[in-house]
Amino acid sequence: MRISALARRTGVSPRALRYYEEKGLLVPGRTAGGYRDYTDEHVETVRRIRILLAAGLNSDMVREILPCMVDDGQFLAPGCEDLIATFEREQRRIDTQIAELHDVRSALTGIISAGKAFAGR
Amino acid sequence: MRISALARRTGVSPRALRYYEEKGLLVPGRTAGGYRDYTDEHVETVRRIRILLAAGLNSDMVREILPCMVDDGQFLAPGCEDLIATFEREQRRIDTQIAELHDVRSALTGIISAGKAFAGR
DNA sequence: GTAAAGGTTCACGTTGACGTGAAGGTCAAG
DNA sequence: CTTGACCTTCACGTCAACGTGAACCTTTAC
Repeated sequence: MRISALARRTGVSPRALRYYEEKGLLVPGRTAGGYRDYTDEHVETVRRIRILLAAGLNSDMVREILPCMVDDGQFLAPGCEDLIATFEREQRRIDTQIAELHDVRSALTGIISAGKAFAGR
Repeated sequence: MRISALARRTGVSPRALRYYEEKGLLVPGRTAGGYRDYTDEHVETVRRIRILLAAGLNSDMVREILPCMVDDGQFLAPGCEDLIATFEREQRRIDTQIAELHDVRSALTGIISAGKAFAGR
């Protein structure tokens, strides 16, 4: 599969896919002519990359986590044990972020309900 | 209170405070000599700005929300009724963001527990 | 064999929330 | 009345995740 096909299947731009490769997140094969050659597994990898980036992880962190994400979760890729502390830090960061989002969410709820009460007078 | 005092009390850099003013989020008085003059209420405002920015709102959104945030939540500042749809959109964005964070969080939990089981062998 | 469609590698542009000097004005203390 | 600490306004630098051309090469179809 070439880059525009992967782009269509993932909804991610070709430029972004090349960027992921530049950052070591997504490593395609190459054809004789130098074209990037992607497999079906790359589709799933791109999906994971997007999820991790959307959660606010930077590309360095994504590069470390990706090889540790295995389907069944039964075993861990070699080297991933050393990163547990890093992952726990990231998890705490996520917990903080979720708490902040909840705070703002409930503040918005307060404003909205006050506004609707106002409109309903 | 001058800018460095507010910076100490809020933990926010003077540069950031000037930036908030440039964006219309924080409007201090001015002394005869042209110095910014902040009150105790500005401390609370800065706290709110930081919370909103930390939740991923941009400064335009923060500028719209800030005047709608009143202490008791009983009434709404004039003009805020018109922004309810905007706030509801923002709330949906936050819900999406929270869901994404939860996904990544649980993925990390899986990796970490697998890693600890591995280390415990 | 040639034209169109799509690929390649630079390399500079964008956006948001600031950081970081530069050049100079203000203020309290001595 | 001068020094030093703090302030002011420009104005350019930063960083991450890409967007956007430019100049050129590959592949497929006719």
